[in-house]
Amino acid sequence: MTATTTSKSHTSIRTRFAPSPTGYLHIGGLRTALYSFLFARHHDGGFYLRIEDTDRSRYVAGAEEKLQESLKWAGLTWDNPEIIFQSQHLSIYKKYAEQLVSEKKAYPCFCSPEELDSMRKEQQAKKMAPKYDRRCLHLSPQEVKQKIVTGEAHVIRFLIPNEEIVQVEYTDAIRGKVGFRTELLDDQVILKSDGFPTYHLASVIDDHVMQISHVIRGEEWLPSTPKHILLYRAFGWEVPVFAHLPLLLNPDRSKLSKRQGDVAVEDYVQKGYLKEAILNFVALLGWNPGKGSEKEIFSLEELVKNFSLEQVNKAGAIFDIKRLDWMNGEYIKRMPIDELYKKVQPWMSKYPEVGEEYWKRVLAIEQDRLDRLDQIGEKNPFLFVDPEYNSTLLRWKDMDDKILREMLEKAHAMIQNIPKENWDREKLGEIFLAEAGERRGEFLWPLRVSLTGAKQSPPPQDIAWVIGKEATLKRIHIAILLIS
RNA sequence: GCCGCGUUCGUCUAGCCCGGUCAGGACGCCAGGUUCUCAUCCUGGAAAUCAUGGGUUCGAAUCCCAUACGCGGUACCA
Repeated sequence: MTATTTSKSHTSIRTRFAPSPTGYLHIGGLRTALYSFLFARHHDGGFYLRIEDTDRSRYVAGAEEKLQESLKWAGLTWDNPEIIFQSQHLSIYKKYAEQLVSEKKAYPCFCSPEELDSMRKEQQAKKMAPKYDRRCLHLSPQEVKQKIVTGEAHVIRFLIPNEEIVQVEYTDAIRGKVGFRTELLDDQVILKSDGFPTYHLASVIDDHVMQISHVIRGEEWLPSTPKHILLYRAFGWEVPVFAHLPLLLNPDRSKLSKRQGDVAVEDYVQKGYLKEAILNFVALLGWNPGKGSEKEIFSLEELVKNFSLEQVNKAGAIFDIKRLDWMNGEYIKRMPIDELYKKVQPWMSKYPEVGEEYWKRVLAIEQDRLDRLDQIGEKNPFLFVDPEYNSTLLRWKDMDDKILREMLEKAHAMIQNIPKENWDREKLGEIFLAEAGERRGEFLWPLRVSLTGAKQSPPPQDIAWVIGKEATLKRIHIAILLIS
């Protein structure tokens, strides 16, 4: 017979993000969380957080806190006030494992890791698929009892019902029909010898208990999904809808890894990427609203409104940092200065203290030039200290020193005559351009260099506006002295 | 090895389910415009024989089959 599981309509949509605490939130994990969040919110459903901390050997202190911190930072709020830690529910998993044993749907296995290892090697030598040979399944009840009484270490294995069921099929919300033959499925360990459950048991039980309607997870789980479905069936539980997301890839198409760049969300935060940009970027890595939409910039609300699993791609997507930079720049450009000022705080300390008003002027002229927040001030050091430069740089094309001096003196006089109330960005621009008249290059280039000492910089009126009348006059004066 | 999943411009993708627009958009790149320089902004351009080979059809990126390549899984890790 064939066990076919079809998705049915759920009255209430509930999804979850279930990371294991490895120390930080992986950018791929962020996308998985985002998609789960978006799907749930789109359907007015619940989104929950669960920590899969069933591997004691990989315990990392403080990892859960970091995970929560990153999720909160991103604005992916979960609905359970008490986060679920699997390590705190050991007795539940044990109870269900024992239930399966008593129903002969699972069995204790006393094989040692070494024994299993040599068995696998033998199978591989014979070019067979490595698979547990069920030697412990054939132990007599007395033998089992004896071993347990003497306290022999053992695990519980799920007995794949491959005699009754030859094929497990289900419809993945992203990939469509997927099928596996049960004879190829291994009798998975569901309870380890230390009493902890494996992922397979714990996630099935918890997803059932939490009434999760849609299990949205990475593609790496696709091959173990038939085992999970068989577990649901063994318990007599309703099977949730599965949706397996494509992987995030390195530029060389391997699975996104630390080796080839940053993978932790916090790394991107530190580099000055905005959460709106990261979310937007990551959302579009494998999803698109379709229907001919050419929209690229989406707020979280818009993502919620437009998201659907049907539009999620099947193929992995390369994480292209250039596109992220562009998108981050888009968000920076759209941001009100007051907000930008707040966001930029962590990177201000490497510059002299110039005060809030001054910083806001700096940001106003840098806003269109930034890709990342950590770039503030980077290209414009002259906004904070007097420039040093070679006086030949003051010359516009092949102008001679006489004209140069004339132009700078003209600029000096012009600025001296500007009243305080006209010292704003727009008015300065008008005044500077009017004074330049037809001789823009001759007038503006030396002026700009005198203020910046740079070949490339924002326009002189913007620099003047930022540094103020006094500093502007001083810098022009210095330039004039430099010529002779 | 075996099992599974995937494959449209360099990259992210639309289109595929319901065969018939020069295969559309964005990033990046190139050129031009605006401009004292840079950035922004605007305009234009190059860029995919829709992995390959068969088939079905008057007609296929779209439907079917095979092959190749890539990736994932094959743990008392998740």
